[in-house]
Amino acid sequence: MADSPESAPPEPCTCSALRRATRAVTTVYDAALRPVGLRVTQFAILRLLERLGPTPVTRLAAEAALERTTMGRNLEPLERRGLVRIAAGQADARERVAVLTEAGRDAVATAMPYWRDAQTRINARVEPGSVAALAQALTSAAS
Amino acid sequence: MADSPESAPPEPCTCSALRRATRAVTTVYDAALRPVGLRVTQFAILRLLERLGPTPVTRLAAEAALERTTMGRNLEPLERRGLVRIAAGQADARERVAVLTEAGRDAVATAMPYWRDAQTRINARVEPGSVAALAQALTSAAS
DNA sequence: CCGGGAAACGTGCATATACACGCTTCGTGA
DNA sequence: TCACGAAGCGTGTATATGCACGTTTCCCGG
Repeated sequence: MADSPESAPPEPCTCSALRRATRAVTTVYDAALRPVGLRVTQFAILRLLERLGPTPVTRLAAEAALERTTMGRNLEPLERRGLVRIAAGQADARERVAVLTEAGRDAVATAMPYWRDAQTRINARVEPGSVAALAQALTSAAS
Repeated sequence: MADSPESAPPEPCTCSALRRATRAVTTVYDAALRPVGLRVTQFAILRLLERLGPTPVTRLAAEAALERTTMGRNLEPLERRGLVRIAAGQADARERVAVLTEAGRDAVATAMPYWRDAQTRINARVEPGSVAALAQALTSAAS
């Protein structure tokens, strides 16, 4: 008898809300990048590689806060398309070093304006800083 | 000669930051729900079904802001485990109505405290309202 | 120099997500 | 009533994500 059948709405799940927002945003970016044939995930990896230079998979994953095996898998379509090359480690034979190819560099350059477009549109809807803060506060939440 | 080689860091991608945060948060929730054998995605669907009652797939997808076929696919593991039952539409033979079973209702009840734990921990790191606002502002961003 | 723990990876498996197509069923206007 | 556009779905295909396990290679202490 505490509350009537249809009293208060259930507390929304923070995670689900976040996932929902991410889906929507991802759709916008993916649609924008469509003409280039890249997804935002792939674009991000290429940009990361451009910034870091040749990088072993494990470190690349750490930089992106991605599970190691996920990064490995995400590199596959990029390698198939010749945007990334995977080389064996020089000093360490265990390492597999991801290298941005010329085609990959070109792809980033070509995609940039399309990304910019989506970025501008989304940033108009939210404080870019708030998302950054959110990511900052949550990225290492796996306590 | 505008800027030196390693001058300003590139503007961070809002989408990638958001995806990153979502991955981290999802990991926390999934880990918390692990003992129950549910993922946060599945938990969310079950809760949604509990709130809406028997609902056709398309409407369920709309409620969750999920792609229709994605919702259909996401229901499969739940149906296999007997937490959800898919019935043919009564009035409309085209419809496939998702129904929460008793086992499904029990699963939600069992999972609740585990979810609560993750929810509390995450909400301690961010303003729950800010995420809600973010979701609100972005969910229908596919202009 | 060698034996064993640790580091860097790959694979198998299961989900999550979305787009492009194609099929079936509904409802409605002519 | 009947052809036809629309609504509700499923399937095929491709990526994204992460966990559990197993393998190879390093490196270091004895």
